[in-house]
Amino acid sequence: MEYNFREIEKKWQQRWVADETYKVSERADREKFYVLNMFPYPSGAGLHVGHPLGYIASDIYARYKRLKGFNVLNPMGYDAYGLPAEQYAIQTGQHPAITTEANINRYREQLDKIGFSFDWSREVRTCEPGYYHWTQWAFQKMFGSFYCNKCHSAQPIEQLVEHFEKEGSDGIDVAQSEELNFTAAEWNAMSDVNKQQVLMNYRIAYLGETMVNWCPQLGTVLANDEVVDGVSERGGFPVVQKLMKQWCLRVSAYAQRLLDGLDTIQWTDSLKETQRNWIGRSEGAEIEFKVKDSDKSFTIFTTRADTMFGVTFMVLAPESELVKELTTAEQKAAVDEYLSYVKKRTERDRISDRKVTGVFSGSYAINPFTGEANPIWISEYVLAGYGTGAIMAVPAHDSRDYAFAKHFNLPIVPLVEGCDVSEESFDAKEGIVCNSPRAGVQPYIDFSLNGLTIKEAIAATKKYVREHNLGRVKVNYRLRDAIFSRQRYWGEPFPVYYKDGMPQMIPSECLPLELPEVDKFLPTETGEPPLGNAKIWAWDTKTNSVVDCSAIDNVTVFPLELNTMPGFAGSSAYYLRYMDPHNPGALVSQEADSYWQNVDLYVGGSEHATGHLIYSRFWNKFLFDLGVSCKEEPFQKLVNQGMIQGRSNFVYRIKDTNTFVSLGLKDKYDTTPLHVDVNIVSGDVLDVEAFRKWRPEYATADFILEDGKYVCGWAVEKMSKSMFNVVNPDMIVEKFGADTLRLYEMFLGPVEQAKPWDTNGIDGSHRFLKKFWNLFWGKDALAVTDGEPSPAELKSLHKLIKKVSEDIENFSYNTSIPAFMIATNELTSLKCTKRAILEPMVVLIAPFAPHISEELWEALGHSTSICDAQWPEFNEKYLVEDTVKMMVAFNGKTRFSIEFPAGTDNATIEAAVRAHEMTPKYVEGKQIVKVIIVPGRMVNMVLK
RNA sequence: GCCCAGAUGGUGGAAUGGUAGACACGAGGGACUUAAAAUCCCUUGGCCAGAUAGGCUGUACGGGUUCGAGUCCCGUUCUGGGCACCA
Repeated sequence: MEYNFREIEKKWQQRWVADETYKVSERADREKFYVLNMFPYPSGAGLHVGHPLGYIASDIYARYKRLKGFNVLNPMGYDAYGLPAEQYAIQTGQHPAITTEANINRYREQLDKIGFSFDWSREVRTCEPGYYHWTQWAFQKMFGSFYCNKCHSAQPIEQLVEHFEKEGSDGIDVAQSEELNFTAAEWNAMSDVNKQQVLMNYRIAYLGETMVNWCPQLGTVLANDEVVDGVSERGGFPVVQKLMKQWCLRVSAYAQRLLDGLDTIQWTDSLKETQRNWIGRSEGAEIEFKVKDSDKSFTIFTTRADTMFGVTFMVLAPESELVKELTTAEQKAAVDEYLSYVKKRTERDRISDRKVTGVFSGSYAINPFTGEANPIWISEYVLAGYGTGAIMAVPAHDSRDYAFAKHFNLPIVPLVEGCDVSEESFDAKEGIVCNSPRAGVQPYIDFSLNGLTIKEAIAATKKYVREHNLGRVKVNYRLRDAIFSRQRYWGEPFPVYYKDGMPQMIPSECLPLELPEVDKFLPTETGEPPLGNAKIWAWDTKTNSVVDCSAIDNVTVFPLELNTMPGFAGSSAYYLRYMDPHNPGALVSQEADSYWQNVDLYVGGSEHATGHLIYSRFWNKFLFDLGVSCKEEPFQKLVNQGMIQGRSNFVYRIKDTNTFVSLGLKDKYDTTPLHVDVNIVSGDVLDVEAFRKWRPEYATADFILEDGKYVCGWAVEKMSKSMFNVVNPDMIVEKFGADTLRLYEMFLGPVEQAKPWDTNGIDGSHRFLKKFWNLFWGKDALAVTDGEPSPAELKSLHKLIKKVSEDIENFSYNTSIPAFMIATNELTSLKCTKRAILEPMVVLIAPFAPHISEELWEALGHSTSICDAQWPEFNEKYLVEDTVKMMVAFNGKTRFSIEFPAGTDNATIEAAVRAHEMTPKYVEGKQIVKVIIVPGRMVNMVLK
């Protein structure tokens, strides 16, 4: 019987849909297991063979867990909001919803051909009102919450209001944009608008006037993770810093919990490290410096409190509010000139040329440890957004301060015994402190660090600072609050209207607030976001409904927010929605959440390390505080699948001709390499006729062949249309079948590793499936027989059970495929037809090749899906080795090995080793000292 | 600059400290065939070799630990990834 994969795969894909094979529900009698893929953005280009890699890997795991008896949730959906659909809409006028829908349908068609065990009844799309209802809801909850540093959790804002009414800002320990101080009386006297402004300082979702990454070409602001090397991640356009009023999420409040949580989850070390870097915790001290001849003072942040005696100048960030206060009249012109210079520079300029720039403010600060007056400078190397936007400069022990001091000829005072700072600064945190205070200098305070190690000096200084009220110990994080507004159309609208310039939430029972229609998807002529083009986009507070903008009277009808939410909004809690996707009354019911808990295995790309994977963890922690999610961490184990790269082919055109020369001969000519479509190349040999038809300009191309063939060059590059190296999974499925594709993708190499796609190798996987099929079939009937299997057959099977079970648990699928091949070859040469062997074989291969296994399972007489079969049990006793190998070492060297039948007793072994030693070859007049048995642990046997 | 990961044949890649190169591709040879496809068999790290027996060498480079190192330790080079005027 032929292995007709086309018929088999079509048949089972239809059967799975008809039988709802993969539909799951909460079942108290079974342990749950939640497998999740990062849901895709449905781009217009469709899927290439790289996309399904992670889906296949997780599908294998999901199917395996189900065979092991778990109730497996394996859902799929779409991250449907995104820039490409909007750009396309701007160019063509086609509504993004239409483009997105078409792309989703294409994705679904492609996915369905690969045979995944997704429960499609749980599909979510972030652009559907039923879904983004809960994105808006979460935003409103964040707006209505503040972060309490004492109880380490989000709390209702009303609690804070109550506190203000009784005690003002006294005694609060909360996350805040800036420190405000007011009494209860002052609070109670504030106007309503004023109170709202104050509360904005504490809300987890707040409207903040902050420096944002503004991308003029995209016409929108971007979050930090969307900016790479000073340009936008999408499109590569320049980004500038701009002060703008934007919605922000107080992610920074969760910095410590985001850091601590990493120790409780099974992610790769490199990904955890990336997140730790991004969060960037640093412990230090804030120390107050008084301004000379003034009652002003300011605070700096330092991690090197031990270097107080080496401060020779101070530096302010150009954007710091202190600049205006501390600039003296004489220096005003110079400072203004410098500020305008800095303003012109983009983020990119700053990164690409790091020249030392700065200007003296005219003021001096008094060092509280030495009493010296240090000049206060202004320089762009100090960042406004970190610490206090002001630093104390210790040029001897900080390379940036050093460069600045050298450039502007400022003094450098070394503080570590024996360090040489004539050429460069000494940044290391090791050594013995000296010059603190300097010898011969009258001490300003009764305090010395001399003789201590740097670590001791840091601790001692912090202690002194705290005890003498000179400042406080402080932990700073690099993690910033997330900018949550985007000036785009195709995103979730904010459920917000404006009254007296202050944002108001529309009542939660009115959610979702649906995205309005617009004529144009571009910003308005007055520079407002695209939603400014919407005619019906005002909120009527009497009817609680969206009405025409012409009705705005700012009494009962108010303008609605024109920004939309960013891409990460919809992807931050989608895993919770899959648990209960159709619930109209809640993001997820308590019952569903307490059953499915969190994602046990999450598979996706590592490029989301500082974006989605941070935001999602933050979002989930917030929902955890609210009691909506029962687990603090959303993704227990995470596997990053490596990218599949393209393997591009090249032809070599002789310059100024239409003649192409084969790879081996190209060095004899002056040639230009050109990408050629990999689909008309087979085994690096070009189909020259197809090439002539490929492009009109090549219709008359001539070729210089070698051995009658045109051999192409190749290179590994990103898989993309412009390189003509995109391989489409549909094509592979059509030619070899989905099972072959699945097997081959797993066989290519470790899931986590990036690797190039090479269609040539797929024959091996296809041949294997045919051999596997032939194990079961005679010429035209099933060849499976009953009867007792032989020890050799049992050994083959159990070796495989052991290997495959371990491999799936460890995600090393690439080594289980060879194990299947070996077992199949062994059983073929044993002419094994025994049901007791073959039936478990079918179950073992089911996660990898679901279609062929269903077909064989049915042929073996089963009426239910193989998904409900049981994973075969491994039994060690069938794996007994026939022989034991001994490595014999004497005189300090491994000399030879001998094999013995398993179970040979020591006396026999000893005799054999002695006899062996007596053979002329090994007699060297020395004593045997050790015998090491292989395999197994080393067993040393001393022979005398 | 700092942090993390890695380097094995023509290629993708296997190897609890125990015969390095499983398995697959590619290549070469052979069988079947009028021929092709399909299928099957053999060879395939390098060097030496009476091409037999076998020997030498070999996992980026240099050392070390060990009876024994691709694997563990130290140093170097290179590649990939992350962070980066973060005080």
